Amino acid sequence: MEQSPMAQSAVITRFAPSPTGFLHIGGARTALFNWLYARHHQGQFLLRIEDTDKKRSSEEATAAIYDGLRWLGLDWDGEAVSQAANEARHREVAEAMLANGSAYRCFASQEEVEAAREKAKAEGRSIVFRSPWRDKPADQAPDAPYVVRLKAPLSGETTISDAVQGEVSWKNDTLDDLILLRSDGSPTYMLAVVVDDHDMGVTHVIRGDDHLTNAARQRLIYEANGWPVPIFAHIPLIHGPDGAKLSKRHGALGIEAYREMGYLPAGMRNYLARLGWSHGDDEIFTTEQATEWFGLEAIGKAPARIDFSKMENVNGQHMRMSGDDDVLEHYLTLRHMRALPPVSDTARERLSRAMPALRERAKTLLDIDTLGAFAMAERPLAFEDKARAALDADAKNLLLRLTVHLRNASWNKSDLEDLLRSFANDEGVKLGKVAQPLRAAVTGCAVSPGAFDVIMALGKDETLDRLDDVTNGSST
RNA sequence: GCGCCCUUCGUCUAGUGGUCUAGGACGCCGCCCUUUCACGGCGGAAACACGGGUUCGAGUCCCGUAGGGCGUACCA
Repeated sequence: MEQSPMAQSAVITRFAPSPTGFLHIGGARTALFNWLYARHHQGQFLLRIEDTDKKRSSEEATAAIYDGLRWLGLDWDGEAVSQAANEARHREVAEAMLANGSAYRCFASQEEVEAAREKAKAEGRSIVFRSPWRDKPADQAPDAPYVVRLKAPLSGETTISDAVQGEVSWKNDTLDDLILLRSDGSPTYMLAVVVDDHDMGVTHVIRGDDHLTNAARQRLIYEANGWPVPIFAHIPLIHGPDGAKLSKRHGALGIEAYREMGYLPAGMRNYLARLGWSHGDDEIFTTEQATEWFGLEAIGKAPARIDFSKMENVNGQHMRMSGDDDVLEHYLTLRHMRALPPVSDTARERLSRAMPALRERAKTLLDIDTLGAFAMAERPLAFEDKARAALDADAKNLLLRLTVHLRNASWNKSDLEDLLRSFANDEGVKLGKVAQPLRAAVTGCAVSPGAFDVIMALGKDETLDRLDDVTNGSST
């Protein structure tokens, strides 16, 4: 039965991290590109954990990868695959390659290989290792440990047609007979990726630039097995602000670190998508738009540096674009993660009412800590120095007179605004002369959302109580 | 060392031989708005790494130089 045209054209991408640490930012972007590409084509986005190096792999790291992807909203199709679980299949393929002559047993010890490399280096020759066992007949094989190597062509060249990098060729004499099976019989990464990608039906391999040379070597494994070679797309790596490799010092943090810095998943996705990929002059877009627009052809070839101020700006715009409930939920979850005391129900209500004003000002969720402090605080308020300074005797008297009017006010924003303005007018002062002490009195801070937004969020009773605390001198 | 890749404002980028006296965004500097802080508006400084070609014409094509990155593992 032939495959239907639909099945033939279906796009299958994958993200294949090794669980040796957290999900770092570069990996997150690779995952995002794969996800975007698959979603754009209504294809599948698969996840495979490359845990063949048991010594360096850990369950915690695997869990961190799942958490990071989930937080970013990059849902994968089906169950995540464990590469280690496919060991038997990998070995089976190596055996088949041995049988069809595209691989051979090499009895050279690691010391011998090392020595040969040193010698070649000293003589200024290519350090590609040429095994003496490559063409030895099987009956000369000693009874000793061996590795299985790919019998790569010695002449000619190997070319990959990369969707990002274009046509890239290597002379075959610069490519070595890579190891397929280690002397303990375990498969290497080179073999495992190819077998798994083939078995999983992966059509597009989108991964970091650091794998470009591997693509050529892996191509030979596909060919040795008579398998179709997937489309490769090697995306440039992300560099630190100084142009050097991303280190922990600047941004090679786990994605959860960005989460803790108060970034929104949507903001993160936008920033990451924009790093190395572009759609004309569009800077701020939703994930739906990114999905609609995404394509491999618009990925740049040059590495991009991470820029925190831009990331913050992009996030700030997404704070403004998001829904109130959404941001509030993210904020509350983050507080929980940071082990901060839970907010009371009344504080939560105030926060909720203040959300539009808060979102307007906050660049990250963390900014809500200070901007929204007034909503979460309970009386008696703690006063910042600047706030206390704004509440001198004159200001207190003014607030006392204002309170009289406020007691009879109907609590909606436009009425309150009218009231404040005419009050200021009657007092013969500018609105700021009234608003600033009012802000100080009800928030304890010199910086907050607009005074009207604040008292609206607080509600009439709480506003009046806080005002009383100040005017009768019990608080400052 | 060898192989491969990259190079437009400080940063992210637009740009596919003429419309580029190079556009947008972040950041920066002014001014405006204003109740603090943000937001917003207006304006400004700021780039085609360098050298050779090809072409009537090059940011765009070719070669070289310099700089940077990646790879060169019985790691992934």
